[in-house]
Amino acid sequence: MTAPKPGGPVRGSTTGRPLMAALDLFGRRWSLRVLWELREGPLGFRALQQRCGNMSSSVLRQRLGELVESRIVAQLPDTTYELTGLGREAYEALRPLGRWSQRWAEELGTAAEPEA
Amino acid sequence: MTAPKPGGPVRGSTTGRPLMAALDLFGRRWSLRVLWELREGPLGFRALQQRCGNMSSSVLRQRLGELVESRIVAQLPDTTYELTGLGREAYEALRPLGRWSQRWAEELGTAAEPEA
DNA sequence: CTATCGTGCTTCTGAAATAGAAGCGCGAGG
DNA sequence: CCTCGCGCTTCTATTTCAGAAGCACGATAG
Repeated sequence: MTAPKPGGPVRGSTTGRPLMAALDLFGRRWSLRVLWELREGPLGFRALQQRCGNMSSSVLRQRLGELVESRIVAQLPDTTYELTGLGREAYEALRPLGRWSQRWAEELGTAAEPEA
Repeated sequence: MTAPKPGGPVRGSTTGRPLMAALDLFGRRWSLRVLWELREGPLGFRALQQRCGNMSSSVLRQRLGELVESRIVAQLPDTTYELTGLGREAYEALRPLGRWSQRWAEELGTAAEPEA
């Protein structure tokens, strides 16, 4: 599994700045979504897949591997996945984005739309 | 240009929830990075490309098109790109992620350089 | 015991996204 | 005129993702 690590070179940056690693990790498809869907508690593989709109199982496995390797997600003895402390903090760090998206929707709605 | 819109169906979700559109948009490679690199003021195409570790110009063009279409970025008369009000708010919403990445680096035990 | 079911996970193939180089048209400066 | 850097486009190779199929395992049922 090749998850980007803070301190090491990542896609688009060789400085090792943690943020760049985070942007690489979370810039991969479904990463943010998986983090989001685990917000309310542990989920099994297939349940998680369904919550993500039946995303590809191969990619889900890959993302989960990366997130586990990055200590953002952990797998419980019963094989379900849950956010670690670090993972919950990441989710918290993401919540402002949720609020922003609301404003985004409003602003795009009130803007001049060609068709209703 | 096919940028995801809040209110419409996006990859992995047909509910139209704004957050899902945001996760789709920002889950595309380099989206977050471009937003981040524009934080301190307008940049031209090539300058922006360089700041993103010489990312592919074709993809940069694509991402810029999507961000402009989403009213997160605007192109000035002198052709440089800058964040709109919405874009600056999105950047603000992203700052907690920067702080989180610091903690992430610490917890992983990897070398952590203080970010700008 | 066998048969069936749901689970986590793997593997495979085609489609889509991205990387990276090359180059075009343009305006500024020499 | 020429050259330069600019925004941007186009092309091809590579990487990543999508989606279907299926395997191994444990629980449950017959």
